[in-house]
Amino acid sequence: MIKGIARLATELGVSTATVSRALNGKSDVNGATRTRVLEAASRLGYAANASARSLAKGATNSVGFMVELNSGTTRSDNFFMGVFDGVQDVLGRHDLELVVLPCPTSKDPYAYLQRFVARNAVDAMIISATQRVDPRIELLQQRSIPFVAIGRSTSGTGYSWIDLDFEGVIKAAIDRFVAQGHRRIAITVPLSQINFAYLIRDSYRRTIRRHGLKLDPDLMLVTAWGEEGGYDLGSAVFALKEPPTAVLLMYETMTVGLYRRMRELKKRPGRDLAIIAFRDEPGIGYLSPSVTRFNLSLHELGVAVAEAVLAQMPAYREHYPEGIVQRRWPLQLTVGESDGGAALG
Amino acid sequence: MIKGIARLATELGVSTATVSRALNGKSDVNGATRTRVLEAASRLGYAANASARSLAKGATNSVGFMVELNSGTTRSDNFFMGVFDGVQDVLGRHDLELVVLPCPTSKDPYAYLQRFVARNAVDAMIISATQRVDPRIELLQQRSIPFVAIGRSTSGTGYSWIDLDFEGVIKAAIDRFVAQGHRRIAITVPLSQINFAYLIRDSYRRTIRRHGLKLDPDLMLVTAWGEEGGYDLGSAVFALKEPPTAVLLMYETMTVGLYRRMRELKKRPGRDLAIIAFRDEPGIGYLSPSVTRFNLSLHELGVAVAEAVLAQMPAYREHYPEGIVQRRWPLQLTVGESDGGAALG
DNA sequence: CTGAAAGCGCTTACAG
DNA sequence: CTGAAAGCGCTTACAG
Repeated sequence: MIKGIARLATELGVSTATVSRALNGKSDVNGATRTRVLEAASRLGYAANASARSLAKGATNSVGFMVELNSGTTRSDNFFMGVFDGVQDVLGRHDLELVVLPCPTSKDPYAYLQRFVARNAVDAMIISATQRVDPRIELLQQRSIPFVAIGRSTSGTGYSWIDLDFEGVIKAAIDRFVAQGHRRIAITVPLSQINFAYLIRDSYRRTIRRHGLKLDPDLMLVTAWGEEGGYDLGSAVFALKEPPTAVLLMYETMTVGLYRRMRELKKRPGRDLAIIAFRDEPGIGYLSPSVTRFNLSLHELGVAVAEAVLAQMPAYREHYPEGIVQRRWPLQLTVGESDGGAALG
Repeated sequence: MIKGIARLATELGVSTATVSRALNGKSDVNGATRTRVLEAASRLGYAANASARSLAKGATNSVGFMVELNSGTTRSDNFFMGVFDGVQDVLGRHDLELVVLPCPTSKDPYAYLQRFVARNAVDAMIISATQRVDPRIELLQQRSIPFVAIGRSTSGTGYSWIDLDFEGVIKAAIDRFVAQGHRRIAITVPLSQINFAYLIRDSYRRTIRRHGLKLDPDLMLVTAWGEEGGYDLGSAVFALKEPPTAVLLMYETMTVGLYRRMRELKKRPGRDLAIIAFRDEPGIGYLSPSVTRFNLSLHELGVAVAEAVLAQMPAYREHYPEGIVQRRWPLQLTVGESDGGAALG
């Protein structure tokens, strides 16, 4: 039985070449012919076989987005769902498909990525959860596959990345705490080798010193993600001989646990401990006292990431001439009561 | 320049056929030859081009998992991340790749899916967020592509699905409420055309009637997802002339908002309103009074879904002889204080 | 504007 | 156990 494009061609009495050209919107096709082809394709639900098309074109028309399922080292779950939508907005304009590649908890991210790139399964890549030393970046560069990293790394150089502006967040938060009179300001640091753990330490040290405050290593609190992390943080903070009076939470989903632990300890956010949190996250919106926190538009971030990817892809460079993009994505502060700032007017 | 498998073959002085056979683990290859091929492939980072391989084999070795980004009609974000991991656990054993296909907010799910299946981009599909009438099911059946739905639908028949056991949850919760003496028991219903909105109504009516209670349509509360949904629910419940004394929340991320609104209204969960929630979700773990809720292992659900998919794929049927799987996935109750049940001993 | 034909990089009967 | 060759279903110079 004849199938695929040959079937269409036979049915229409034209060659497969003509069908292909019509379907691909080539200019040198008779208008009437094109109409007939398009009509027949839609009637028969025909679309070119993806494998054959990719093989012939030397491109898959797809962009991979690698996320890690290991919630111990990655952003909150809903972070990426928001970003995907923004990415799609841009890719969709160019008939590029977004395929999300979730690296299982049990697999090495490098090996996982390598399979996809070695197989030429995607035309470009978006990677996330960049580690301090992240061999994926060199792999991608060496194979010269277009990519952008959500996050920085010490590996590689001259590649495109968009990262959250941790430095800006830390500076803004500590400046604010200091203006409120705080001298002992703590910060959370993730346990993993994720790159921003290092950014947090560096930026914290720099900002504390700039204010002429004493740098107390005890105030860099290594804390797990999640509510349990926040809860344990509450225990740790108030167990210190000299507890901080303010804390900046640098990643998601900790606030609820911290609030809970403080209630148990009869401590009140904004009075006994000033708190600034990171990102709107489930559960944070209705906490009381209301949470002062940084925020960003995930959708806009996704758009920027997609544009940065296109700028790396030869076929799209003309329309996206940004070249290498290296950008810290700014966050906005929403003032609540948890940092005691509202009380200051 | 010679590339791909031809390069390997030339380098080793064997034919591409032999390289292919060695790489694919065919039995009829000399041991020494196989070793040389494998060693060279790993040294050169060679892996067969995915498109060429798929075209030759007539299979992509990948399973698509369609999720919807529209958070207004889907499960909580972290739901799927957990499921992916379980799915990968199973697919990974068979060298099948999981590719997640996120349908953008702006696109029609049917059209989105159709492109992938018409192009033969995947060997099998997992779909989610099934609607009451869901043409995707007929599309998949008609094209006879192996699939499993996470969720049921009135569309199609004789297809594999695994759905959360909403009926079981409703029965268990209402039985429990009734045993505690409640007579006015409310339930939340999502606004969308998602199939389980209908299941909830049916199951609620049946269970209420079975207990000989009065069926009050006002107690089926159409409620949006999310914290705002929960908050608004709190307003709606206590605005009724005759408020319910118990409520069953049937989807995620509402509890925090409801608690907040109740605090504002000086109402206490477990005393002024008995609450049973659906699923562990961010923010729920540290609420006080603690939340009585239903739960499930997302990972195990993912494993079951993957096995059901394999049972539909001709190449795996022998190892997964389950055939059509139609299964309601049970949830377990974690008792807290929010339903007042703890007080009963 | 259209068709015949080569070629994309693999896999797999078929022969030996 | 191995190789030559056909074929998977497209796209795209090339010729007309």
